[in-house]
Amino acid sequence: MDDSAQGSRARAGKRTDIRRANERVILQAAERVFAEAGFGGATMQLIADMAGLPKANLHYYFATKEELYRRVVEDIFQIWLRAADSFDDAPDPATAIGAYIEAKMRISRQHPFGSKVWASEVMHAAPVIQDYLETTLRAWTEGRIKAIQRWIDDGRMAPIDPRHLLYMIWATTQHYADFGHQIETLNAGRPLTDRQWKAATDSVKSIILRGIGLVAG
Amino acid sequence: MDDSAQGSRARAGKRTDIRRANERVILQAAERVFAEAGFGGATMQLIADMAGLPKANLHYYFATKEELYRRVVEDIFQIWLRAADSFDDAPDPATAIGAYIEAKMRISRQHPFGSKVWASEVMHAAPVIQDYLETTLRAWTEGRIKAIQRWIDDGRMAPIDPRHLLYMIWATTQHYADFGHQIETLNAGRPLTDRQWKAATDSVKSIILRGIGLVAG
DNA sequence: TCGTTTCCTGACCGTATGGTCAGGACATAC
DNA sequence: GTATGTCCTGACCATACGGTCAGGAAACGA
Repeated sequence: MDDSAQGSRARAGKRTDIRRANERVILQAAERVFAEAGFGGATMQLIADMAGLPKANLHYYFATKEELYRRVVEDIFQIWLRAADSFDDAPDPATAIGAYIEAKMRISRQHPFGSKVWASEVMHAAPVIQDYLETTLRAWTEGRIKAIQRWIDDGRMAPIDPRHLLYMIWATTQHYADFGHQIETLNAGRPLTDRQWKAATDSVKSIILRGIGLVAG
Repeated sequence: MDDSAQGSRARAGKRTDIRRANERVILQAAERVFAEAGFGGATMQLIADMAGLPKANLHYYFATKEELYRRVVEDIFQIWLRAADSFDDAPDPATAIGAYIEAKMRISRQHPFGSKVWASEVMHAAPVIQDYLETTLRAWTEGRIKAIQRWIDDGRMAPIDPRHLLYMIWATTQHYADFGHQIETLNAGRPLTDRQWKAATDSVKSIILRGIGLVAG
């Protein structure tokens, strides 16, 4: 129609496809290796093996280990931010906060490696995403704090400190990813089932919602 | 009196003193470096510099990096366990759980490096303390779950899942250590003051206690 | 078909790291 | 004093790691 030759939307040349596919498989392997070994413990060789590519090929797509790591962290941050939208889709506090908890629990289950990389990055004083913390995250947080404070001022929930409520939600939901190994060990060595994940989500929602003066749905 | 020569309690020979003092300074430096760089990112040279000792001297006291790391993790686990006692010192649920939260918040403030090392260890699938998780931690957890369940059965608190309550307490309190950098960034780049730590502790206690059907003190 | 660009990779290199060791300093016991 | 064990350390080593590079294969455009 408008681009070059044949099908325009999903086709952009075989070369571009190759690049996209390889970057994807590398990033996926890197996410896992960084999560399981930490930045310092991860090796390009290990990532290459897990991606099924020669090490030199990694350096063709990502010049340095730092660059690859940065991409992994940035990708996670995007997922994290997208989930935050569920906060704004409902003006009712119980629905908004409940949906946010559910979204974050879902991410903990679907992206445990990413969550661990993020945790590791922050624990090491955020060497590569400090600017995101100071801009995007800070802005998002302040906005949400204001929204919650408004609910409190309107008498729609208990007068708790919104900031610490957010920290509690982050901490609790991410705990199921970051400390998943410990939780699994305390679950007879077995990963949580669908049912157990639902129970965990319900428990978290129930305690927090009740804790801020809202009844769990 | 009973031992060898002079003062017996605080004296056990200068040699023993030297050993104790050096081990202490090494462990302290190691805890910090492991926390800030991760196991893989930490180097014996860095730990030695921070301890003010030649690298070879570290290897005199701790044969390998793994051995030094293991000692750091084990020491943290002990601190962690000692705090858990506050759970049993009061039979009243509100007091017990409130005291436990306070103890854990205090540890987060006093041992942020240790908390990070612990988190990192668990995130990496607990390569060195898996046995502790399966024995000591599991036993402690099951015991506490039973105690909480008893309170619930007696109608003294809301019928929540005790296991997830414990996870929430762990997650939330440790968050203030493990994600301290993020919290500091969201606090205008400044570490929390005494007053802010108290506010955080009160918020956590308040939400959780109310969340499980108990009123915050 | 031919030139150009992208993609691929085995072999290689410099460096940093964990760990060793021989030899010396120092404290202690007799 | 002297023998013995503890403590200390500069110099050294083998290895593993991140990264480079030359040269070739494959895709593409005309």
